[in-house]
Amino acid sequence: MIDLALLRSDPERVRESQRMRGDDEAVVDRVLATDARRRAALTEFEQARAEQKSLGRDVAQAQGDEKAALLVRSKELAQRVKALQADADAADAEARELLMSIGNLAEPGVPAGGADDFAVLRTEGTPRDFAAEGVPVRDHLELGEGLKAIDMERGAKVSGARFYYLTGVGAQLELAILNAAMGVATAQGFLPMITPTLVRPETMRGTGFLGNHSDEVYYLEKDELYLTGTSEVALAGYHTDEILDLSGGPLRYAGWSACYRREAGSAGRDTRGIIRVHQFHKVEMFSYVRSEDAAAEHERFLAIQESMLQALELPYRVIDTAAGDLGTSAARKLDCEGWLPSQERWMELTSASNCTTFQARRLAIRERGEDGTRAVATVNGTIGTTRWIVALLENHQQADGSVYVPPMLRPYLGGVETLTPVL
RNA sequence: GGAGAGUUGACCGAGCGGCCGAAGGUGACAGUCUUGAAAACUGUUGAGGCGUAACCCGCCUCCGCGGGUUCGAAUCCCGCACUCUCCGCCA
Repeated sequence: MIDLALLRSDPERVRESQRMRGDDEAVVDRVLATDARRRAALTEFEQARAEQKSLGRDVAQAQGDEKAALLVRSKELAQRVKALQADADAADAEARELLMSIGNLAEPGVPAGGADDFAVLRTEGTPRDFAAEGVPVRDHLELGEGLKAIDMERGAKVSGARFYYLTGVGAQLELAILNAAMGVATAQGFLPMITPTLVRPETMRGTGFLGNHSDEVYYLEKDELYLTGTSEVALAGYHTDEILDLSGGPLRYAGWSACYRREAGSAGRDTRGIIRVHQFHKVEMFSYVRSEDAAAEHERFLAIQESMLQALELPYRVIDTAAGDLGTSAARKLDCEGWLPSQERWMELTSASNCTTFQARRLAIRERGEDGTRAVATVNGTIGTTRWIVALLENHQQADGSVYVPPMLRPYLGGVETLTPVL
C-alpha cells in the first residue's frame, strides 16, 4: 500500500509510476475523490458521535421527566449516528480498496515498460564455447537423467505435469545448494528460519500476492489457507502488527521453505525438465530495514547473490527489471540471470526486490521514530533454489555427460569433484 | 472430534452497562537526593485517524477479530480466530 499522504501531496508522482508500470493512472484521481468523500463523511460522523456521547452523559445524570425527554432526543441521534457511521465506513472501505489497487511506486531509474524492457546492468563471466571445446551440448534433463538425478516421468505419474523427483545425486545436489546458501546467509548475519508454507488470507493479501498474480497461487478452500510461492510471505508476515526496534541495524532472516506455484499463465513455457515447476525449494533472504537504508540493503543482497553465483562458477548477467514487470510490492527488482547453454539464453536464478515501505504499510510493521512511529522498509532476495541445478548441470557438463562440481558444493556431496553418469 | 477456561496497554494485572483509553504494579525515560551508583521520592510513558499543510489544541476510533442488543458496551448476546486444560482419535 502506498502512502496516502504522499498521494495527496504529490499525485503526479503516483501517476508517473502508474504510467511506468503500464497501469491505470486515472485511479489516482479516483482515490483523491473517494478520499475527500471519506473525510467529509468521517467528520460528519465524528461530530454526531461527539454529540451523542455528551448527551449520553447527561442521560446518565438526569432524573424523571428530564431524563425521558433526553432519551427521546438521544434515540433520534442514535439513528443518525448509525447511518453516518455506515456512510463513513463505506467510504473508507472504498478508498482503501482503491489505494490497495495501486502498485508500489517504481524507484527513479527503473526502466519503464514491460517484461522485455529490462536494462542489462552488467554481465559477469563468459559462457563456455562448447563447439570450440568439442563438447556436444546436452540440456539439464538429459544430463540429469544420465546421472539418475531427475525423474520427470514418475513425477508426472504421481502428481502430474511440472512435478518431478530428485533422486540420488539430484537430491544431494539440491540439499547442497540450499545448505551452502543457508551457510552463506548465516555468515552474513541472517537468522536461519524454517517457515510455514500455508498462510492465512490476511498474510497473503498483506504481502501483495493476491493482486494481479492471484492465479499463480494455490488455495485450500476447506481450510482457507494459501500455499506460499516463497518464504518471503511467511517472513514478511512474521512481524505483522509489530513495532520493531531497528536501532541495532536491520532485522535479517534467511528462510528455507518449499515453494508452490500454479504456473497458470505459463502453459507451454519451459515444459521440459525442472526449469518451471509447481513445487521447489528456496532459501530466501529477507530484511526489515529503515526506509533510508533500503536501497543500500538491496545492493547488499545483490552482492551476496553475485558472490554465490561466482562461487558456483556460473556466468550471469544482472538486469534491472522494467516497471511493468515488477511485482505489486516491489519498487525495484534486480535479477541475476544465469546462462542456459541448451537454449542459448539467460534464465532467472536470483531476484532481489526492494519493497520500500509498501509491504510494511499493509502489514502494519513500524518502528519507533523521533516522534511517533513510521513504516519500515522490506527487502527480499533469493540465495539458493532448485532451479540452480539446471544451470549447474548445463554449464558444468563435460563431453562424456559427467558434471564438474564447484568446490563450494563439494563438502555437501561427499567431497566429489565430478558427478558421473550411471550406466 | 468432544468438554471447559481464557485473550485488557512494552510486560503483569484490576475492571460495576454511564468522564474507562482504562485502577494498581513492573519496566523504560526524566528530575530530586548522591562524589558516582543503588535505594527512596516526584513526574512522564500506547496506537490510528479527522479538524488542518504544520504547531498548539480539540474531537473520533481502538480492551483478540467481526456482528448484534442498548439512549449508552472493555462490561450483555451471537459467530470466528488463537492460547491453555481434560477426554477421544491418529502418530
